[in-house]
Amino acid sequence: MPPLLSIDHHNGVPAYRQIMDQLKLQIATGLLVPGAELPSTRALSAELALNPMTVSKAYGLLEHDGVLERRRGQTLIVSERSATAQQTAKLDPLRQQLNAAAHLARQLDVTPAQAIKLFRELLDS
Amino acid sequence: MPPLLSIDHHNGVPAYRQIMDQLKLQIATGLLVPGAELPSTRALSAELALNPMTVSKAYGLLEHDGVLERRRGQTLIVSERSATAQQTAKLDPLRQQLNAAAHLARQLDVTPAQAIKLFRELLDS
DNA sequence: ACTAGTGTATTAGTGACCTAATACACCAAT
DNA sequence: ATTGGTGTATTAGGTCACTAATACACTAGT
Repeated sequence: MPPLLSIDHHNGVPAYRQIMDQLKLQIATGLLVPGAELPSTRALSAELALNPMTVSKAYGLLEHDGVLERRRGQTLIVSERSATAQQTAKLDPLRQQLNAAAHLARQLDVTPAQAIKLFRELLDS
Repeated sequence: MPPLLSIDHHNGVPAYRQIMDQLKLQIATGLLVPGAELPSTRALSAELALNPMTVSKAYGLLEHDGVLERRRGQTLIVSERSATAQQTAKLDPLRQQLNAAAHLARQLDVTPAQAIKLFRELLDS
């Protein structure tokens, strides 16, 4: 089986965050459906050559975010609401990024038209 | 006199970078014209309650970027080319920001139209 | 030459963040 | 009850970025 997750140690992004991001993305894109079970912390940590605590941290934060749920018997599953929530929330990082850009544009006296033009170019490239 | 620069210790942005950003911005917007003299590292560090080294770091990086120049007598001035350069380059941070957003949009399967719509909204708000 | 200013190289300290080690508590099934 | 699985609290170690302390060299003006 192809590893569900892969972590890159060279890009500076902390491992626990890579796990979170990839899982969120897989849920947002429907690759992971609500109710799907996730590997145990130990299983995943072994597969990724990480300490269980690192995986636990990621899982814990995802649970706190409502992305995952814990069921009877410690089985960790994708939250039922998570799919739609992720689809609504998946624009958040993008919105954040664009909002920062909007502020910057104002600060630099770049007209909205210019900014949009620039953005369109970058989207095409 | 209003302090030319002000640093916020609570926003997480390192002091030397706040200095750089504010100076670049003031040049880009014409508030600081080419040839204008800047306070000495010690003077500025005293005003901002920082160590001279911190200011020196900012100045050094700005000089390396061609934004500032050193003249006979250690007087630090805004580079002649800096104004036009800053105007050309002032789109750089914006471009960077938007480029990251573009990548993100692709990753999230957000269509360019959607992304642009979102950006336009944020520019208006 | 002396003084008062300058910039900065080097070193050291601090704090934040991430990950690993260790150890404990819990549950389920045999 | 014991065994094999689970999750995780606590602690410790490592790394990195930032800033400060200290000390040195250099310049200009007197």
